[in-house]
Amino acid sequence: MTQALKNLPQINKENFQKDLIGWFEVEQRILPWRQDQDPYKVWVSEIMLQQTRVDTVIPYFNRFVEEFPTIEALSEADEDKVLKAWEGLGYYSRVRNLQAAVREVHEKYEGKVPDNLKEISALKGVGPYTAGAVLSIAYGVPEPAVDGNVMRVFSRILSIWEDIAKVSTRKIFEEAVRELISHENPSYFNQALMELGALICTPTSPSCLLCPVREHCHAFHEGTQHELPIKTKNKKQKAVQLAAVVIKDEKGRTVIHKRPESGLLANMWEFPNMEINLPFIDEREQLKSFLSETYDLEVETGDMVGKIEHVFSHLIWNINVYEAKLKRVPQEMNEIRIVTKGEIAEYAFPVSHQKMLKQFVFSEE
DNA sequence: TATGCGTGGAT
DNA sequence: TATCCAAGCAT
Repeated sequence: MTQALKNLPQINKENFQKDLIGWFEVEQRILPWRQDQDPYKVWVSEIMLQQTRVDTVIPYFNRFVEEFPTIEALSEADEDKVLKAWEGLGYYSRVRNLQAAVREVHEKYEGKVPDNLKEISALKGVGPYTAGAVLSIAYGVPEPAVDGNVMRVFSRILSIWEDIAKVSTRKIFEEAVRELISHENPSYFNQALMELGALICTPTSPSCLLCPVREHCHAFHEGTQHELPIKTKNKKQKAVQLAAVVIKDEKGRTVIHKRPESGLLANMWEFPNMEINLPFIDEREQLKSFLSETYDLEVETGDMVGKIEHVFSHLIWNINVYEAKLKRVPQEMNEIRIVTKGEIAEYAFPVSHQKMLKQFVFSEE
């Protein structure tokens, strides 16, 4: 028997469900994705909310469902438009996977989001959490939806001291949720656990005196709520040195580059740049030959106009930004384009390059 | 199983 | 300022 299940007999299941769901009915926040149970919109919201705060998601969600209101609309949209709608939200493969999955639903399931675990879990970007969330919220299926909130809340209620940073630990919490989930209202049960984690059972200072289920909580009775959950630290980010260049032609237009279709910031647009592994050689010379060899771009590199530091979850970019004049347009332009100020707004840029855009490209206008 | 994958806000 | 995150998934 797992540690979680060992403590289950201490929980009065019916009262726990009643206290939790009763609290949620009264205290839940009004959020745009709670206006109805349209499976498509529930799905979009769950993808956006992955590793992302509610306050950040709200305006993106409203704009996204306005522009792509249905499965069909998102299926038929250009990926460039979809990425632009996601610009600034991060983890961009989420939305490329979402569109691929929505296209599969459109073609294979006549536009109806699957209502069973097997089919919905086979969709791109739909893992155990998202599958359970969409099934329970949109269709009322009693399936666990274990996210970071649920692990924190249940680690305290059931006194589970497993490391929640480990991928395998999620299964322990899924087992516990399976035992305790309400079959009358699995949607509210799952949402209430997450809402409780967001509003009451917070990471550093849980408001136990306001908690609707504190009488069921092992950690509250033991006074261990500040020690739980156990979570090992992440590793430090690796620093990467880059040189980027803002190239202008005689008309004031600017050269931009489309990133590869996989990996970091896949298919996003950026200013031409390269990693600097040889700091002893003049970066302007390195840039000039890089641009010539890689894109057949002939330029006259000028001064460094600024520095940008950008922190990701797993690395840090230190970017030296140069300006340059375009001397000759290349024969072929597959990955690069030369765009005006008006046109550049149509392209999706990562935040690091939005900083460059703002500071160094059209700042004089 | 551990790591790659973004961003902006909280402490 | 540095750290840790916030409704995870793919590989």
